[in-house]
Amino acid sequence: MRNEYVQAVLAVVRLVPAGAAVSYGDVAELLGSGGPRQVGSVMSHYGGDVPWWRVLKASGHAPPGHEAEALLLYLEEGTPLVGDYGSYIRTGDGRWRVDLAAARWAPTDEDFESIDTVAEELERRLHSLSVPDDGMIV
DNA sequence: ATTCTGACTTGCT
DNA sequence: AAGCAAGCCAGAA
Repeated sequence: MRNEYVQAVLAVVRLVPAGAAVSYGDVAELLGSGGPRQVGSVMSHYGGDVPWWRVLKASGHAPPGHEAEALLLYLEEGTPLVGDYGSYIRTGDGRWRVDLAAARWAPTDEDFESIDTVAEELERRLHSLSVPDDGMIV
């Protein structure tokens, strides 16, 4: 993954406030570049320094492999949850997920500006350093 | 160029 | 709720 892209993704994730959440696909859309898998890849490799638990699957399920820690964080910041997380805490096998319909981040105008800036910068950098290698001359 | 592999998503059982 | 097939985008071999 290009470093420019990594930085852009992390910048967007840092904007998501406590108690809110977005899906991997949401981030890709806001950025207008890459897809859900790319965002997931970035988070798995470089998400350690940002609120990674606020980025999850479209189903509302926490990042694979980090459910337990994420749940504690959701409870701390009051993120809307659905399902039986009580038993998950006790036995580890309860079924729950983030109520994305209620928790999905609604960017403010200011956030959108910030995102646009990041997205434009990303585009600029991606185009300045490379030239299409399969461009057909007509 | 081809194939495989992912913190993905959607639709269908 | 859980599993699966496709579709998806990129990087690695």
